[in-house]
Amino acid sequence: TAGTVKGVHQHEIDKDIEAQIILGNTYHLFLRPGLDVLEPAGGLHKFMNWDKPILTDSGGYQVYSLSGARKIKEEGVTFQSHIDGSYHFFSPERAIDIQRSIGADIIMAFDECTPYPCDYNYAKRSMHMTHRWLKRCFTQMENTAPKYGHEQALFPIVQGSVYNDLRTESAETIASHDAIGNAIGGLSVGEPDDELYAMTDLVCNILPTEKPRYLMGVGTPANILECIALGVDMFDCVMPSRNARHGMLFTSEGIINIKNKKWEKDFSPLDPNGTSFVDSTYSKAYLRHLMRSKEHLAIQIATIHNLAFYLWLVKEARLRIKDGTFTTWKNQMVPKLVNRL
RNA sequence: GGGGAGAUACUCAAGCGGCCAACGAGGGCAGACUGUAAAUCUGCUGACUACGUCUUCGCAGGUUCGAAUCCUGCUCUCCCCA
Repeated sequence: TAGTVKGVHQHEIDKDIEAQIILGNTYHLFLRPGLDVLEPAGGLHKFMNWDKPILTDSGGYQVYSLSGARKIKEEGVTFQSHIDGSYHFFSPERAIDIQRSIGADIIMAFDECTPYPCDYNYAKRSMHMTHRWLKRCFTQMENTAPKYGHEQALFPIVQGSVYNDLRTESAETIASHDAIGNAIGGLSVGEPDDELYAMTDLVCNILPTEKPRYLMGVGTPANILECIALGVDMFDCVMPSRNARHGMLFTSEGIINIKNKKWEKDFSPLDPNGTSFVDSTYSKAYLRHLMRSKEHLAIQIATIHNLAFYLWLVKEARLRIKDGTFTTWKNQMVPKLVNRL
């Protein structure tokens, strides 16, 4: 994954954000007390070198997001490049090989992420194929070795669209592989929050609780807190960075569209409660000006702010879980998080 | 002094007798964005007592059933030659 915050001097960035950039746009955070990245425990005990873990995706999501330029078959997926029209073939085996080469600590299974809405029969067939692909992924993992002297963990991915029986079957299948950690895919593809939460709840009740459960592609700050409540341990999402580039700032008091006229003369700090240097260094009016002037600095500031906010949010969640005040805190945070300022 | 070109909404810029409240672009105002191809995409942008009405295309007259479009005069701008 290409990093988004480019051209920013590293000394300007606090350590968490720096780690974030090393990970590209992907942030993944272990939220449960026993699953803290810095103090690996539970299923992660084998990977003590994960102080700055790298997680790679398999390309399964691109099968979904680039659907106009691809052909899915049992053997794998053929993509056509939007740059030169050349064809590229991806299979479970190739996805594993590539992720091995990158040296990721967490490797994702090659799956098909179905769209929303998705016809039941299609979702069922797709899910079964993803399960078959998963076996091939594990086989390929067994037949190949890490290249850089550290173990690599393959996380399988639950599919099944928004159908209870399919999700149940898939979650049981995935759990049976006894992997280091498990992922929930096929959500945050346009379904209403209700369905996102219902499926997450259902799957979290099947996947083993002592292993990290990774909800792929989620989400808004509110989504994240709600899904933590349902038992999710890890997330990753483009939202903090992409939306930052488009002028949307997430804060503890609500959502700001910094391009809006109302901030034109607001010279107060970007986010008085923010934890990043950009929050106190720059004013709302200044960032709005940079945005409207199409100054590249604008999207750097906005991106750093949003990543810092997301990191603060999940750190806070982790503290609240530890001291037993998570639910109360979550219930008072969510209405604020969805509020438009 | 002589010759030529032009003045259109916030800006640039189409239109050259009815299909024009006026193409398009920029700007402005808002919205979208969830395992990242995309610093991207979408809507609105004369005024209103709004499925209708009213005032607009430098200014003033005129021709016509009807003009941003044709004619006359005026004002201003730009280019070329002396």
